[in-house]
Amino acid sequence: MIMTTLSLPQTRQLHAQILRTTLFLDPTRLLSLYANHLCFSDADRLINSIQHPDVFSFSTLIHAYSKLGRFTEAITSFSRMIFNHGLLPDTRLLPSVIKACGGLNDLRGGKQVHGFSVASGLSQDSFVQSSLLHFYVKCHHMSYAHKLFDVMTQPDVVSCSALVSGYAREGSVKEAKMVFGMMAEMGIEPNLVSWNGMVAGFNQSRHHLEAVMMFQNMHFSGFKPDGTTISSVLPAVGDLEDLLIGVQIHGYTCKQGLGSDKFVVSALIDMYGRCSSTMEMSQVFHEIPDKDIGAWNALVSGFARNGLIDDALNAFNQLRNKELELNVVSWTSIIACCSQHGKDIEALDLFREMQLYGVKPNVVTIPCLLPACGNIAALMHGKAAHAFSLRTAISDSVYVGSALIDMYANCGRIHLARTCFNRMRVHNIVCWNAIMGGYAMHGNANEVIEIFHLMEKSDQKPDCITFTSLLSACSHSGFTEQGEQFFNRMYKDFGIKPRIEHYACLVTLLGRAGKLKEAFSTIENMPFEPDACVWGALLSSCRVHSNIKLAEVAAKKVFELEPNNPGNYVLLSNIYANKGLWKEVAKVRDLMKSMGMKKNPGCSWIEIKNKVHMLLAGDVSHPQMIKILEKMDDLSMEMKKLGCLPVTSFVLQDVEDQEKEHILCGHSEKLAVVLGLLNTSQGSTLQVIKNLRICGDCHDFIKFVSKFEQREIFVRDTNRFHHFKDGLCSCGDYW
DNA sequence: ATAGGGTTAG
Repeated sequence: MIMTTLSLPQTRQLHAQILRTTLFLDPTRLLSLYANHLCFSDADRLINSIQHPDVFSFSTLIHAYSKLGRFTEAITSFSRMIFNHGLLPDTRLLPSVIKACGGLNDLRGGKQVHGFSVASGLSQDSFVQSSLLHFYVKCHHMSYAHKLFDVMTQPDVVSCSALVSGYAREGSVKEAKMVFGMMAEMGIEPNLVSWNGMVAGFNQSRHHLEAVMMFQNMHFSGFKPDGTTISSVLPAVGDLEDLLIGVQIHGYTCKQGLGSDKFVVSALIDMYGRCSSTMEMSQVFHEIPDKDIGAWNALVSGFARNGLIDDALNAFNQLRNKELELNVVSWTSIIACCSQHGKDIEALDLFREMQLYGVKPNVVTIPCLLPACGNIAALMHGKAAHAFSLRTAISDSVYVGSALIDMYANCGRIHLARTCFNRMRVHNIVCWNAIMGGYAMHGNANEVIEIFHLMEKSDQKPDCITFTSLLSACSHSGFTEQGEQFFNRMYKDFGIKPRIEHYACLVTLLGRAGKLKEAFSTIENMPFEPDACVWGALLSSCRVHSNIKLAEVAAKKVFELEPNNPGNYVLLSNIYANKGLWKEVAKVRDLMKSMGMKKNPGCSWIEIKNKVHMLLAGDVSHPQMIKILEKMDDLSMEMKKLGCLPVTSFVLQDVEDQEKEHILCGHSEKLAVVLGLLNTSQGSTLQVIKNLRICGDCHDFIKFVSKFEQREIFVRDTNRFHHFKDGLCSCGDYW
């Protein structure tokens, strides 16, 4: 009949005529017409108007829904068929329903349908079996998939390929290869799709070497790779940083004329980026006639990956001026780039902007953004991102969870970090390390050790980062003996060889406790060539205990190993200044000058009413600066009244006392605290982040403020958190 | 009537 070619208006007209004239027509035909025209509302209304719809009518509708990926509607119709009309599916309907369950990743629903098919005997049908197998592979349920495979009477190449690629994607190398081998025994020739599934699967499970080897096997078996193969193997090549293979594959794609395949091109750019070949990367990019969004994204992240931040930002800005529509990957890449390279405020701005452009952040965007919030303690922004992940149901991801823990810990809200940790159902090593690192930064060694015991009781094995947290927590809290015990147990009980950073922790641990000689002999006897961190740890300990002699030894080494880090010179100079050795201070200053070095400018951040303020030492450009200085003067007066004189030994220069005081006024953490006092309500907590270690004078000043103004004040410096309350600091004045 | 493989963000 001509009916199959009717247009939508014609269909509607026909429908109207039927209703008017009670002309007989099988309603299912009409239904299928509506479904084919994607007129689901009409189709739905029609099926509801039929008094006794049959399975075939429902099948028509459900097939159409399933085919178009409208899985929820497919399932809804299916339930209505069963519960409202008491109809049962047949072998023709089940595959569509199972496909819909797979599309929704609804393992429970799929299992129910599976159960029904077994009970009703329909599971003998090869179509039903095949669709169930695909369903279980899709839902990462390989044991069920394999069971089904075993009962299949005549598995074909499609089912075999699905099983193989499923195993490969799960990282079950042995099983994937076994099934692949079985195919030959069963006389089933693997085809291009089988090979591609293998390569892509191994790539996705990060078995990069296996993926490349499969690619080579495929070549030896006489298969010609296509664009899909190439774009699946290139990420693996990039991860292995095997430029030689990469270049060969690049040559092959040119010869095969695959240069216009957008997947291949993006993968090539990405591969060169991962192999640190940025020149080749740019060249491939510039040679593309039609640069699609994937190519641009790969370019941006390639620059960022290689530390070429300005190039990445440039490329991103160029991309924004194109006609192309930016996708979530574009925004996430640039946000990650910013938050990983000290451009935290930019990252927050970009996050807001992407949403203004209607691009929805996803499960990757949030963990890319959160470090930026943590870096500058932008708690409100971090909380907003947290709320977003709860709303969009991505907070279950371990990536999101561990990033949230880090963020809250970095914002000084360790109890919120703990709440996030406790609420997570699955903890991987990153989560454990995040919460332990958080408590360590807050100087709460008891809690770190307690969590470590919880971890030991769970199945989670510690790694080297776990021990870095344990050791640094012990050193921040002065748990010297416990720290030494952990250091000794690392290898003995857990098989983890201490790395150089663990030795640095040990040096700090001993140094803080005043055991400078032991710290020094630790350095002399360690199995590595000591690096600047290790000597720097000793130098810092010498500052805490004012040991000039050892400080000079350590400084000499640090200057050799890290001649261009101004922080080291400042540290030594402060040690001299603390003892009033102004000649030596001047010497260090001249040395810095002769090397063309300047003290890194101190910088602090404070979030007030959702806005992050940045304050630079000595910078008077803040609009409220006059008020800040007035308040600071008042507070200094009060301090003097109470007999707390400012500690002037922490100033680098040898100047008159009054001027020293003036320089001290300019320290960024002080400015930030006072700005916070002026702009927040009485009694509320302040939170300041500083890019350098807090200075002694500011430390005293903030202790005083915490008591005088009755405020809790958190200051995070490069080392740790200082929690000021009632005139005391959680660091116990050792830092 | 059912069923197959791909890139770029952590």
